[in-house]
Amino acid sequence: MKEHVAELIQQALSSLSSSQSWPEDLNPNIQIEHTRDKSHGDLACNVALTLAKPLKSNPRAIAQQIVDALPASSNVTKVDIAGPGFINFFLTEDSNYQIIKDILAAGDKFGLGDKKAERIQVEFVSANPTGPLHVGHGRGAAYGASVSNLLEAAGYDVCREYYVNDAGRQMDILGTSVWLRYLQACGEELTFPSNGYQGDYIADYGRELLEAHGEKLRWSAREVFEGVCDDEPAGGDKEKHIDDLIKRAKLLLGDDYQIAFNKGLNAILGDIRDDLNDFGVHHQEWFSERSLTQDPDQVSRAIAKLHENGYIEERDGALWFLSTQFGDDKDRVVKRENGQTTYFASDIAYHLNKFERGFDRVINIWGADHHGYIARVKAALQALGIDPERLVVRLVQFVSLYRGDEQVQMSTRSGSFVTLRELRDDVGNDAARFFYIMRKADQATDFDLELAKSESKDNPVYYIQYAHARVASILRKLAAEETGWSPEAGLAQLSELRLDTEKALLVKLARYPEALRSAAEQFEPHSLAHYLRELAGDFHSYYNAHKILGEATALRDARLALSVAIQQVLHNGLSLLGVSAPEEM
RNA sequence: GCGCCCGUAGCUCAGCUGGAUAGAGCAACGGCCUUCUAAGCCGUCGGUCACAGGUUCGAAUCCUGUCGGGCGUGCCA
Repeated sequence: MKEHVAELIQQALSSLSSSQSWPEDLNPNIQIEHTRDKSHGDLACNVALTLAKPLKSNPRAIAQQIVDALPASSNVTKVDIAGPGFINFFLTEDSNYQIIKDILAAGDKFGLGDKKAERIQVEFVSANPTGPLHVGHGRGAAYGASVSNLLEAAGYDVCREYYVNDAGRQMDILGTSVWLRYLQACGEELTFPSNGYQGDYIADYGRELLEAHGEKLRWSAREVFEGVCDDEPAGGDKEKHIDDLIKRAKLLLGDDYQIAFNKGLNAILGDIRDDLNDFGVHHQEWFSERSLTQDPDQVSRAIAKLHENGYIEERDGALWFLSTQFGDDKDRVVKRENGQTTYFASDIAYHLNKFERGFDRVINIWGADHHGYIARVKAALQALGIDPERLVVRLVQFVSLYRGDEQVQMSTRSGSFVTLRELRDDVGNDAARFFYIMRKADQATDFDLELAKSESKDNPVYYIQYAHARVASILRKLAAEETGWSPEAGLAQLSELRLDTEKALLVKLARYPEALRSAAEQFEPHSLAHYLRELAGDFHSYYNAHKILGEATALRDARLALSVAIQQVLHNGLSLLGVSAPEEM
């Protein structure tokens, strides 16, 4: 209906531009909005206000000209000019009822946008595979999954990807940690390094390694620690301590080092995969960082390409990418003095790879601690001849966990963290998914476990689900009394819906497609959550104020059709947020 | 120092890219279950949109400055 009114305005404007000699290039952005106050009609347009400046004329006078030029429409009963120059449209009852027919006809597909040619990649979670996902990762997972769903619903071709950081020192620390735990399981007495991965799961992997491979990887503690620098407590350097241990592991184990390394990597990655699956978060691609350096060495190729374009310089024996030429704070090392490429170099290659795979747009969902990183990655894209606008980075702020007043510390290495799995077990997937996305992602939030754990009505997800379940409940009761009823029976009776609250519900339903589209375009699932809460609230009020069953058949059927339409929209919206829509609560 | 984010009701937050009288939820107080699920509804209380300028028909929204808070600023990954 908005499109229809916009079309009417457009026609009026084009006829005016010929008869009134308005400038041809006016090309105003015609915005049609639902009114908040019913005395303002159903739809309002502010185009006269926006035209006031270029036309140097009184907005009300412009509005009058437009209204006079409006073609007649069977859907419009009255047009008013109000306030500073709003054009208000009053629609016929029938045109408001149309939305129920649309919803029932489209069902699960109601609100979906037209298919678009654009291919979008959404990369999210991408947590280092050094331990289970914790509560912070959960926010990225819920947010990324919802954004992906929204974009898909808006009509884009979406690919969800997880970047697996399976290279680098941290992974060697992990592999060595697993090996040391294995040695302990073998019976070797050794002091586990203070900055190794402490979690109990590492010890489990050590034991599993023993079961699978026997003592094949066993060396005596004396041999392992031979020549290794002391750990911190003994006055040594703990970073050097662990690096020395890694060297010993590689030296003593040779090719077998990969066994311990892969044990850690695969076990943790498998765990992360299961966790995400259970959370309703699914990635189509799991992209390995290591694969970038293997076979065709894409990291070297990316650096070479930057070099060709003249943006690489050697300084102090290292290779620097001249990112300052693209507005970054300082130039960045891509290849260290010791010959190793940096993580950033891998990331350049990775982003080059993304665009070479043919994505029109790439969306990275990063933890907020990466925000200093955006400038350099965009700089790299530009240096590679790729429009940096095609990369969108959305930052997800940290979640601070509280138990009552006490803040819960989170650290992967020390092993004292609250995992996503623990959170899900406590509050359930639905509540977790909803809580995570109900706030704007780029804003830090506190997550009080006590509050989330308490299954009280404080939890807004129940409120929405309850509205859905209530409709289901009505239908169950109806089915028990009368067989063969279908929502279509109400479609012929919609004129029975005469209450203001019913009209307000129709308007609210009509706004769903735009709520969905806007949430997708802005990458803001929280706005959809907000919409659903409002719709649920309106329905709860309606439900409490008016009977549905027990009314005369025509009115009953009309109200049922309205209720079913509401239920459908709640269902569609919740499913995009990864939240179930229960039939019963 | 520089960069990014934030400041809206007692608390937690919305505010649809500049629109009509700034909204919800908690909390507080007062009502509503022999009737489709009270995980609900209705009502009351609550605001100098941090502050000061600017842009214009019009600013919580855009610009500048000030104050206050948070985060980031490795030849780590």
